[in-house]
Amino acid sequence: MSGEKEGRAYSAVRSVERALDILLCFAEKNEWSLTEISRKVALNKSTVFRLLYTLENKGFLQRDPETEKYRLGLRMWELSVHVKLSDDMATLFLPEMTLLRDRLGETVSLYVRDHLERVRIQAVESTQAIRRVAPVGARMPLALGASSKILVAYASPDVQQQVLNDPEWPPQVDRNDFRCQLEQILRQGYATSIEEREPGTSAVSAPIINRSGNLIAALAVSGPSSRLSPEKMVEIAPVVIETAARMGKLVK
Amino acid sequence: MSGEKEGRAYSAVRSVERALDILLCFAEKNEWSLTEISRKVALNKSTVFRLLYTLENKGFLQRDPETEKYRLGLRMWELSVHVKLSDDMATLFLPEMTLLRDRLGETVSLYVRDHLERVRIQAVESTQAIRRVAPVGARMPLALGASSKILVAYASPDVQQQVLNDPEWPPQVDRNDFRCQLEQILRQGYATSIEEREPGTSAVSAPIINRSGNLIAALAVSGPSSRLSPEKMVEIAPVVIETAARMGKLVK
DNA sequence: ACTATAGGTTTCATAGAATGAAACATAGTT
DNA sequence: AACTATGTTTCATTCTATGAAACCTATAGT
Repeated sequence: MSGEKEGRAYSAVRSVERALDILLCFAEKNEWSLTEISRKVALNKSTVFRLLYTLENKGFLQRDPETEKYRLGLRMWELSVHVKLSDDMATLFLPEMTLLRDRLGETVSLYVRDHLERVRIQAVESTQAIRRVAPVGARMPLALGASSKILVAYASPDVQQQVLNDPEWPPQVDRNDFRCQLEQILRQGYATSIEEREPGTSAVSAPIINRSGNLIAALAVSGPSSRLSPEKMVEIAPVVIETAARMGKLVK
Repeated sequence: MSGEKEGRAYSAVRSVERALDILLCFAEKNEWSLTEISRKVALNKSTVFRLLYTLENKGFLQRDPETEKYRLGLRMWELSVHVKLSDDMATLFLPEMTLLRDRLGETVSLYVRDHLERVRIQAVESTQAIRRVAPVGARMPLALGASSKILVAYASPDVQQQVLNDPEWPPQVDRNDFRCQLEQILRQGYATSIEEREPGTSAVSAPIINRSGNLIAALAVSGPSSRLSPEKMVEIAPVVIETAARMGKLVK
């Protein structure tokens, strides 16, 4: 928590650490009163008052004229424009994925389409004894699984053609049936799969769409079919959709 | 610059102010070395070293493995998502802005007032070879430019006072003249500027007023003065006004 | 009307945190 | 080898940042 790192104890600047901790509160909830923050970061009200004053003064925080509470200021946003986007999605989305794993208790994966396959570029595994293991870097066909259907459903017609005409397409999967599913997926905004690719495994997947409106990845929650019943999947779908949407907003 | 406000001098926290000043460097250029920052903010190297360590430790800065220099970290990005107002408007108004750009062929910008400056929170650039480029996140004084005049004209008298009494007010701008312009702008419902802030650039701006009747942003069309002649500006003003009005209706 | 509670603001004496100078380390240049 | 520029560490000293407590509102409860 404080300024230590691998044995060597660098001296960090305490008041700055505290100020940054206050800023971090706003990742969780975007309106805080002085007292709330004071409780959250366990600091004296006067101390928080002065730190908030400083942050507000520099434009990092501002007060909602209505509620009198603090919110993040435009300076924060101004700076965020300069965060280099080259930091890949895998790193960028990791925090959100971890939160989702913690919330649902199941393995969370991130997939992108690569030509006519999908690749798992990030995963956060469930901590339960029985769990879906999800090696990063694994490649899978686009014909099977919830995330496959998302990646195809939100792709351009051109890409969809290529996928469906792929000579490697598994013969047991009916192309017309697949096509019908895509339409339904677009309507409901998420996809499910029950033991399509792996026996005993079910999954819910939602599209990650960037601010320009393009699909950039698919977010999936997967686990044993015993825990992820059809009802359960319908229940958690909104959470997956919402998280995926939030992730998409992070990317231009 | 430091912690003063209307005579009353609250005590801001110095080390935090310094840390935030360091962060603000990254609005200007997104890679800095310790020494560069030290020069920029006029602080001892050791001091900067400790502040940078603290900022890095909390994820607000990170070092580029290549260059060893500092860049903004993902925490900034993460937090920026929670900046409410601006991000929402920026996304919400994008479609309308794009249509306007396509209709007029010139760069379209969206500005909000932040304290005594304005900030460009969204832009859609013209596709012409000669065009106004408009980096999102840029800050400008409220004394110059069409959108400045809109943002001040439709602000509360209290805010207008603050703006006109700002010690940073450019001496070459006559305050009485400015005041006169505001009245005219309120009457005609839009503002223009001809090479006020940038040589060779002219602009037309209109207020975006929400359903509660409050000014929330200024919409501007800007381009080279050669194309945006005074007559041309009068011609397109109704289109800008109408678009801005429609955008305002989208917001409570 | 009085009392209580909670949130926000201000004051102040004091501890100890933050500081700058200077020494040190490392790498690249002349 | 001497020189220059950059980043890192140490340390004594100063004055900044701090928490306690007083103070000010406003709203709610009795």
